[in-house]
Formats: sequence, C-alpha cells, structure tokens
Amino acid sequence: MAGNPNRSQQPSNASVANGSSKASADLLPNGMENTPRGRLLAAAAHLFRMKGFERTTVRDLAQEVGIQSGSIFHHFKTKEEILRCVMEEVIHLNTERLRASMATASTPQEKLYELIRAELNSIVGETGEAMAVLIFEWRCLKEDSQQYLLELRNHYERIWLNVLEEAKKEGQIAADRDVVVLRRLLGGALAWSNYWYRSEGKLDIDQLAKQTLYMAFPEGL
Amino acid sequence: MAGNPNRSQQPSNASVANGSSKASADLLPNGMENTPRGRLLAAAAHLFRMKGFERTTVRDLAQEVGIQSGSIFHHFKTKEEILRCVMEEVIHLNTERLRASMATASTPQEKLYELIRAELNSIVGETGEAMAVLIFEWRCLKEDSQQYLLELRNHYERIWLNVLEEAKKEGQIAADRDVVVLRRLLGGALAWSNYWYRSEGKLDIDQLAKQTLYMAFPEGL
DNA sequence: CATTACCAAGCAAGCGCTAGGTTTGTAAAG
DNA sequence: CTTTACAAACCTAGCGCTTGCTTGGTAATG
Repeated sequence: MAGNPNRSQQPSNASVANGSSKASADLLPNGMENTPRGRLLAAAAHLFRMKGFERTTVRDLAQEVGIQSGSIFHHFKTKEEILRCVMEEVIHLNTERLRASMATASTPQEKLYELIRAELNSIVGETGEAMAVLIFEWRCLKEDSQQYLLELRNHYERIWLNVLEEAKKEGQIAADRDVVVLRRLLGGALAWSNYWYRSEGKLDIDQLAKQTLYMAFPEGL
Repeated sequence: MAGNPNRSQQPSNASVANGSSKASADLLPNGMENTPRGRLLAAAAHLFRMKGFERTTVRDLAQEVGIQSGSIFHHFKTKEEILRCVMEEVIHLNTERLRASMATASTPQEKLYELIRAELNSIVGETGEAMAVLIFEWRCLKEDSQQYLLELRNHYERIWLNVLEEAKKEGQIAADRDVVVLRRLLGGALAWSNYWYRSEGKLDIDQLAKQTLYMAFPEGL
C-alpha cells in the first residue's frame, strides 16, 4: 500500500475552511500551489476552461493533482462548490486589481486606460483561465451561488461605471452616449480577447489596451 | 399503444439527409417546424442555449418535441451531430444574411453599418439562440466537426475583412489601425450583446447598431 | 410494400459522491 | 527523548443513478 507519489511536503498551517466564504486567494498568484485546496482550484480552473465544467469529471481533476477522486471531497463538499470557489476567488482578485490600477491614475483618460489595461490583464494574464470559467460556466452554478456571485460582480462593475460617469461629466465622453451600453460593448470586446489573444504574438497587452481605448473613446484623444 | 400526441401532419417531401452536409435551412426561419428534423434542431438550439449541450439530455430534447428519447436517433446518428447541425445551419443562414445586407449599401460607411446591423440581428434576433450555441458550445464538438465548421466561419469573416480593408484603403479607418484586431474587438462587443440585450428594452437594434458604429469608427463620421 | 416516423424496453458505461480505514505531520505530556 | 494524542490528507471500494445509444418491433403514408 501507500503506492502513490505526490505527497505534500508543506503541511500548510493556513486555514483551510471548507465553506469558501472570504476566500484568501488560494488560487493565484501566490499561495496557488501551496495548499491541496489551492492546487485543486488551479487545476480546476485549467480543466474547466479547456473541457468545460460538465465534461470535466472529478476523476479528471483528481488525476491532474495526483490523488484519488474520492479524496477531492475531503476539501470540497460538491463539484459545484469547486466551481463556485474558482469564480469567487477570481472576482475578488480582479476587483482588487481594478481598484489598485486606479491608484496611479488621475485624469479620466488615464483612469479609463488603466481600467482597460487591468481588465485585459485579468482576461489574458494569469487569471485568464479562471476568468473564462467565470464567464462561460455561469449556467452550471445553482441559483443561490449565482445570486451571491452576482453581488460580487456588481461591485466590480460599479468601479467601471463610476469612472465612465465621471469621464462623461467632464466631457471626455459625448453627452449622447449611454455609459451602460458603452461599458457592455467594451466589456464584450475585452472578454472576447480571451478567445483570440495570444501573448506570444506581435501585439502586447499595452498595445491592445491602447487600440481598445482608441476604439472606445475617440473624443478623449 | 400510440398513446402519444404531437404527430406530424406534414410528412415533408423535402430531403432529410442524415449526413447534414448541405443543410437546407431546417432550422430557421421558414421550414423550422415543418419537418421532425427541423423541430428537433429548433428545440436543440433552445435547450443548448439555456442549459448547455452537456446538461441537456436526449430525454430533455425528446420531451421538448414530444417523442421518446430513442426516436431521436432515427434522425441523427449521435447527440453531437445535432449540435453540429444547429451550428452549420446558423452559419449558413447568417453568412447569407451578411451577404444580402451588402446589396443595398454602396459607400464603405454604409457597408460597415449594414454589417454591424446584420450581425446584431443574427445575435439578438431569431437566430440568437443558435448563435449563442455556436459560440459557447464550440468545445463540445469533436475535432473534425470543428475543422469543418471553422472553414464555414472563415467565409463569414472574410466578408467582414474585405469591407474593413476597403474602408481602410479609402481612409475611413486610420492607417495605423489593424483591421483584424478591429474586427475581433468589434466581434466581441457584438457577440456579448447576446448576454445583455433585450428587445423589450428602450434600445432598439438599429440604435444599438449606430452606437456600435460610432464606437468603432469615429473617423468615418 | 417500401419508406418514414415512431415506441417500448433496456444495456453498458460513466457519473458524483460516500463509507470506513490508513498514513502522515505536529505537538503537548510524561 | 520518547510516548500519546489528534487532525489533516488521502486511499480503496463501490453504491445508486443517469447517460447516450441500441434493438426489434409497429403504425401510417403514398
């Protein structure tokens, strides 16, 4: 017996609360692979992105991290809870990122550019897989999980809308443009980059951010 | 026996080739509900959109059209073939729609506006559910189905790129802008509308098309 | 009498998840 | 320095259910 490799050397004194509320960034970028829970979430984000939530079996996930399928349920109550945790962590992480990006910006133009750049980094950077899962596996959540995560997403959207409204008030956005529609068009354009953007290409993230800014806010330039 | 309702009254003299190549628009908008095959495809588009391909069982689908689950396989070899047919038909339908929209337009501006309007109608109109399936259930296809449909999509994209390149040549698009990137940003913005746009709202499709045109092509106005 | 459209019954495989036991690392008590 | 205690991490085995799909037959149409 005991014929399995992949044993953890760091027993992790961190709290490994099963409940998932107030997640402390097990997923990314640090702490990601330090706890069994974090390893599971990282692997889940990857597999859910590639194969989709439904097609990914708990046996797939277990194999990815080198344990037996039954052992997963020591860390999470259900498969759906894993999905919810991936989503919850990526929202928290990127809301923080968005907030931080506002620190250096002062003018509305700068703020808009920083928002675009931050969101682009969320989508095509390290958290890209988890972001794609957040967007494309939404239906797989149960109603109450959706409700809870929707509130978190609203906080995120609020940051965007505040800046857009400010920019409109200062004349950087034409008076006849609806900032909510604008945000949705822009959000779609950015989210879509998850499908086609490859960082190995000739276009780097800052360039793409500038092209997007230029597309969305011609008045400000 | 024979205790089931929902029998077809029109036996359909149309070809109902199981192979799916050269699909003759069973899906929409006419012919949609005229053949058993068409009814299945329409129901599939609806269910796949709402629940996703994986979560939709053949029993769900059968119930939706009022037959037994086993009977589905008289019309399609596998569940995946149903998905492929939904996608194939919606690509054909909307490529034709895109082509037709070019008939009335002459200037590059007009063409761009008509392309946007046509794609928007594809996404939020009658074919919207099938379009969402095309986009969000892509992973569920087997490799060879993906390859085949990718060719069809390339034809569609070619129409867009031709117009964009023409517009750039005539100075409607700034020389330093990459038309491929522009098309991708724009495609994302439009595809996203499938998530949020509701025709019952105060914004009609033509207005949204104009807002999008204005966002993407400030130089042309 | 062939073709189309369907039903009734069910199989084999795969699924999420559980139960009960074993190993491992940490740390206080003797 | 050992012993005892304990919880976290994991394994083995498999249950009960659902899944896509098959088979063999029947009813209606032209």
